[in-house]
This record gives sequence, C-alpha cells and structure tokens, in this order.
Amino acid sequence: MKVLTKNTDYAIRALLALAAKKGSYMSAKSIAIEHDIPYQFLRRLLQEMIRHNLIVSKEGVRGGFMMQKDPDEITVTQLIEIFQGKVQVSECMFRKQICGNRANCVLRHEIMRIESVVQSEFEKVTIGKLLRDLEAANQVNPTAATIS
Amino acid sequence: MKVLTKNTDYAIRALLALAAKKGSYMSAKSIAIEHDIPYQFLRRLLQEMIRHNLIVSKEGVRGGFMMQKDPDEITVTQLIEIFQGKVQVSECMFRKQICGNRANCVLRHEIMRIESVVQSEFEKVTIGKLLRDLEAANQVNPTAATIS
DNA sequence: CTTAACTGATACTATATTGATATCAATTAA
DNA sequence: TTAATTGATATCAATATAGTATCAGTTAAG
Repeated sequence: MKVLTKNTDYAIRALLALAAKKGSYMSAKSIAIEHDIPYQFLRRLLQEMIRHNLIVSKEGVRGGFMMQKDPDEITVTQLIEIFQGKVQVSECMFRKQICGNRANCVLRHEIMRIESVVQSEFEKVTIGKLLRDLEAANQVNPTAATIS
Repeated sequence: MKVLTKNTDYAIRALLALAAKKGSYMSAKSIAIEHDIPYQFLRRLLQEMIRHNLIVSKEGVRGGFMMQKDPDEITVTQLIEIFQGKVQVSECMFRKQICGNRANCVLRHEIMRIESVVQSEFEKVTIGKLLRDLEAANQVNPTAATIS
C-alpha cells in the first residue's frame, strides 16, 4: 500500500523548491533538473497546482512559477486530495451506494475514526514545516541534506 | 486515495463470517452469497488467507473454510499487507533505490512517523474486535446491524 | 461406486490508475 | 525577430484492480 504516489511526491518536491525561492520565478525546467523530475510530467503537476491557487506562473522568457499560498498553509493532506483524491478508507464498503444500513454498520465507526486520524496526521505536515526542517539540516551540514 | 481495496474489504467480511461460525466449516459459496462478494474473486482471497495461516480448508462435499488464527490476532494492518502490500508512504522517494543520502533526508523523518501512526491505527482494529462490535449491535437491534 | 458439492490451481479479460512522453499554440524578454 | 518559456492536450505504456471462466482433484452421501 503506497500512500504517496509520484504525483504527490513530485509536487511536494516542486513546492519545496518554489518555497525556497519565495518571491522569484523558477522555470519548470530548472525544477525538473534540480529534483530529477520528468519535465513534462512536472509541468502538468504545476498546472494543477495553479488551478488550486497554490502557485502562480508567468509566461515567456524568464517566466516560470512562483509560490502564491503561504507554505505553512499547504498541507500534505491537501496535496494528496489534489493528486490522489480525498483520503478515504474504503470506497464502497461503508458508504451509501453499497451500504444500505449505513447508520448501523459497526465497521463504519472504526473506519471513520482511522480516516480522521490519517488525515490529521498528514495535516500536521506542511510545506513550510518541511522547508524549515530542510534548512535546519543544511545549516548543520550544508552539503548533506537535500530533498531527494 | 483509497486505503482499503476490494480485496481487503472482502477479506475482512469473509473473516467476520468465518469468525462468527468458529469451529465449523463454511463454503465459499455461502460466504459469497451472504456478503454479496463475487464468488470466484472470493475464492482467490480465501486461498491467499490459507497461505497466510489465517484460515484452513476442507475439500469435498460439506467442505469449506474455517477460522484458524485467533480473530483477536488478526489485524487490519496484516490484511492490508497481504492484499495491498506493506503500508509505506512513498515507494521510492525516501528509500535507498532513489534516495542517495537517505540518512539525511529531512522528509524521511516525517514520513516514517506517519507510516507508523497509520500502521498502529490499523493494528488496533482486529477481526475479533469487529466481531464483538457486530454482535453487540445485533443484540440491541437484531435485524438492523449487518456487515455490509 | 457414482454423483454432486466442494476446494486447488491457474488462465484470462476488462477497466482504471499511474507514470511518462510528445506536440503545438501563445506569450514575452532580450 | 527569436529563443525561452507556459498553456493545453493527446497519446502511450506499465501496473494494479476487479472480475470471470475452466478444469482437475477430493469427499460425503445416496
């Protein structure tokens, strides 16, 4: 069971790169090279993040992408929702489509509890937090800590 | 993001059925009908659970499947591992294949923490616990509470 | 001792998801 | 004017998920 797909994985890395260069534009190409992300794949992810108002773009020469939303306001939960759909434990088993007596389903209680625990754990992790951790590690040993 | 696939979903239901009939054999057919699980699909899941010593089978007429392992010892985490692979947050990002400087990767710490939280939450939920919850609900209202 | 109800094993199909690549138009700084 | 860029799609391959079909072997029961 893989919790983060490449989509989300790459998106986190790209956001960390942009958050580190806050206030200036960075091209998809440079992000792709810096973090070893397939270029065209990355571009689609960036477009998706624009649509969700996490970042903005500027076209043309010297264009690129820039952080828009406060990195502390971007949670891993949000990124999972964007790229993998909302966190839910079981698609059909405990939901109205299939579960006729939803209210009485004893499993549902457990499932909902876990669902909220998983979500809240991922909500604790923001791009801002990750960036600070990364910068702290770099101060201790400037060459060792990188994202990937 | 779907945490439980049909495999795991159906396996849980089948185990609850077998746990409820502890000590006697139950055919794949009757489990399939009772819980509305595709018959041939279910049979593969049952075979897999035999391989993992959760249940045993008896061939021939009046044969079927029976609980082997103590239901309280069967966790949802185990079932996820069997049918969806070990719970891991990111397949490649933070693992040796890709992550060269694994020890210094600052994301890794967060990721491992979440991984263990998710795992331990699912470990709290055993087939035994679910069955007791189910039986308790049936005592309150004998017709309302079912698995699906 | 035959038959029907079973499991064991495996092959197959369909669909969805994931990961990746390619193309071309539009924009813009130099 | 041109080269570097994003915007928008189309396409493809690999893998995972969900489900179906088939046939051989086993066994209880008539």
